[in-house]
Amino acid sequence: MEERYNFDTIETKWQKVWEENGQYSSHEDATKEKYYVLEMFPYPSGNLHMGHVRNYSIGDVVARYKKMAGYNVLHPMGWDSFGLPAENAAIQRGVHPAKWTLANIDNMKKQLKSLGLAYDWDREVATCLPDYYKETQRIFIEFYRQGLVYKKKAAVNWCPSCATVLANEQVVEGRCERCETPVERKALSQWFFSITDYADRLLDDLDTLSGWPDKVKTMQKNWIGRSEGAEVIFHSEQGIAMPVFTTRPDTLYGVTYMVLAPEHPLVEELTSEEHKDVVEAFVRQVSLQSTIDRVAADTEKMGVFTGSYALNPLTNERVPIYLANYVLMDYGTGIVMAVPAHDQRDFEFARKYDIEVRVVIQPEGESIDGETMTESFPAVGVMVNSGIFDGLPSQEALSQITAHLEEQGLGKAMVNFRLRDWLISRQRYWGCPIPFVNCPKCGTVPVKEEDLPILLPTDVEFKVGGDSPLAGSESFRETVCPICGGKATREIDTMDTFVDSSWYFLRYTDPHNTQKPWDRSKSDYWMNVDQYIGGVEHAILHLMYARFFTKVFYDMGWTAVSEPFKNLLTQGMVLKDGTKMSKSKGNVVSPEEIIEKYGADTARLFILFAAPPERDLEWNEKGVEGCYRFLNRVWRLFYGLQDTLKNREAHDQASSLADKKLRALLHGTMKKVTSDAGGRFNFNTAISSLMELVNGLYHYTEEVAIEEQNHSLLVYALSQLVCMLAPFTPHIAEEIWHQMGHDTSVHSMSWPEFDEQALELDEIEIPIQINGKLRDKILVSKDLSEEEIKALVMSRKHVKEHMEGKQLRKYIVVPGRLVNIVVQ
RNA sequence: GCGGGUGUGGCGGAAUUGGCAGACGCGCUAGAUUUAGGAUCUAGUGGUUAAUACCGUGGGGGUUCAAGUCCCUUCACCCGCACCA
Repeated sequence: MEERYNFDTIETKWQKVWEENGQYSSHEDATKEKYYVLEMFPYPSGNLHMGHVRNYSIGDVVARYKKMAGYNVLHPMGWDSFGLPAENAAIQRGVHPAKWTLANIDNMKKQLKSLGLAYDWDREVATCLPDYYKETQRIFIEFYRQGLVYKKKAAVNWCPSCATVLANEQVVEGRCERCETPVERKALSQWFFSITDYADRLLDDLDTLSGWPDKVKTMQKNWIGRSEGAEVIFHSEQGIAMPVFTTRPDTLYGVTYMVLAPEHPLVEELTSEEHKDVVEAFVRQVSLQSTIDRVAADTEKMGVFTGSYALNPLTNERVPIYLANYVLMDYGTGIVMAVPAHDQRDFEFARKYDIEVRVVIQPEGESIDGETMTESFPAVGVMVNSGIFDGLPSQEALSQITAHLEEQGLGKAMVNFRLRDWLISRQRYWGCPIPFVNCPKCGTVPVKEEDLPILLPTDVEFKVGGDSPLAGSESFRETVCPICGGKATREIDTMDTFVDSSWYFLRYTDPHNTQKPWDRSKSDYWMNVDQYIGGVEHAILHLMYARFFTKVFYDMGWTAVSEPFKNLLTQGMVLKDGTKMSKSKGNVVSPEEIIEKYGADTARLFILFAAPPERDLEWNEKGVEGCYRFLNRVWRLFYGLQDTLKNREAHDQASSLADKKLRALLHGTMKKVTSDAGGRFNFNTAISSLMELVNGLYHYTEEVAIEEQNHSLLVYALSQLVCMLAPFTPHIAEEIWHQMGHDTSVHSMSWPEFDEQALELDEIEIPIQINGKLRDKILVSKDLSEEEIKALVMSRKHVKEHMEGKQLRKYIVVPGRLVNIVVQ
């Protein structure tokens, strides 16, 4: 054993050995319980950042721990490798996206390997490779057959900078999630997945995900946005049907006007001749207003009268029809029945445009007046001004009015969702081509499966802001119809990259299958993912899309599970100086430099030690040094003892007091690390208890004379220590393990099992409180009865002093924990 | 505005079931070793105080023999959603 902890040599050596041994390849084994641990695969930007290091270090500890705990572990890695940056690189530097991407993968793979992560690289997948996207295309066609894919002309979110459309989910505060350019609305013919067909199940099954953080579940719940109410059909005086969605059919008698979204298709028809100019001006004004302003909650409500009237289906009352900026085209029907007395937005609008406010629900024991009220009354109460429903509690009226509407054919109970169908076409090159052709005779039809994959062409030009590069490729565009054989053109859109990542966790179970995405027997063995780990930024998009895909697969009989991820851990960010690391702030710490300076084991140890996984972590180089110091301390511990312990057998036995204390410390550590690392994933406290064990071992060797030391116990303790270090710092653990004379890997050892009895010492320390304040401590034999302990306690000098002149009220004992004396 | 979260030494954090607040690490102080620096080791390190003692988990109040932990109230910060009819 060398005197110095030479991390560089050690890490290179063991990474090579592990790779040569195929130590981490995984196979189905029906005799063993499986454990599938997965970290969100990265986009191959070219370089690993600290967020990756954190994500993958956490996953690696879980994988290594579970393997030692006896599970058959699947721990794969791959690349989410389609996407815009590759195309931008092509435009800016003239490198083909494929070349750029594959070079990046190469580099990042090297970096991942230098961290010593236990991946089964035989299962590596890259979504941009034809063997993968062939299956993405197959899945797309299959979804089409299931009626879950359709194409329609729709007003879409257009990012002028990315020159492509975005899903609703990718628009954040009216801006492109990626480049923050304000998003425009554009009418285009686009492909959609019918994710709304699954809205109810996506919502309901959240309740089955007990291993997910509430935060993520709540976010998804809000995003799906289920609300119950009714559809009510109003008609304009001319007889045009105007369906509305309302959650408050009980306020139907309070409707004093109607509002349409300015971009509603019925606007033209409903606008009277003399109002045409004002209406058109208003529509233009709103369309010029950026989405950002329009969406902001504090934007002033504005509207315009169309000149038309609608009839209330219950009363036939005539109410004016307005357009207003506060009504959204893509929620409900884009038409709202306005009840100013009981809805704050309608109230503000009505006051501004001097429209009647009519109270139809009175609060219990109060009387409000539409003329004088200063805000709407949205709560429950007693019905008034509502014909035959007067006097009813409003909750009751709600269901009665709904039933009444249904009877009369004027409306029906309805559930409405905020979730929209998923728009997946992108007018880009570097994505999975949509495997459809447009035939003048047969229409839009899928290609034949035997013709898959539809490969990305290579004769393309990449230029700034132009059309999709695929549009310019004749070899790609021109084809024949799979049905009639006549001339046809291919779809030139590619898929949103979230499609690729919605099924990769299934591909890992059978990554080399050329006949289908995966074989069911393989997915049945491995699925679902026992532990999924990644950033909370994917709480809605990726995680909901992956859930949607899995449910469709389940319905098609492709999987036995309908939820992909059993347990989810959302790790916190890595911060520097209190903010996210970013190039523009110049506070980026490169993993490569840290590994070079301190080694992968130190880097991993720090990132696991500095904070629990869910919390944000402040990067601190001093802290890194502390971890490096600890590993050196571990190294020296073994180095200093190597001669003494040579050829000594390990025995888990203790007789002297010092030995028993050491043994109790060891088993206490085993217990703590087992529950922290294997149970609640609090790696920071697991590591701190390993530090305490190392400190304790030093104390033992320093305080107990060498001839009094129990060397067999020491050997035992040291080997258990190495085993427990193995998941966190795999290289140094492996090196020391071999230095101790073993010739098999420490990573294939069994996880240490602790002995509860070892924790019980002959003497225990009992704190003594007087009136709840700590005053003294005594050391007592564990066999002493409560009476004997009480006698000892009462005889203590401190206790006597504090009780002087006072009366004993109560004597409280928590057995084995503490004593509290209450005096007055 | 609604929903979720966090608040503990100079700093990162610990306290899993109401039972010794501050584990572990960083930093700091003193000492040993060293020509010196570094590295390493030892001791100390919440605040006030000469001591005894008192105070102390964002603030205020409560329950309890006992509260960081439970209840009420209030403040600050972070994240998500945000005209959703």
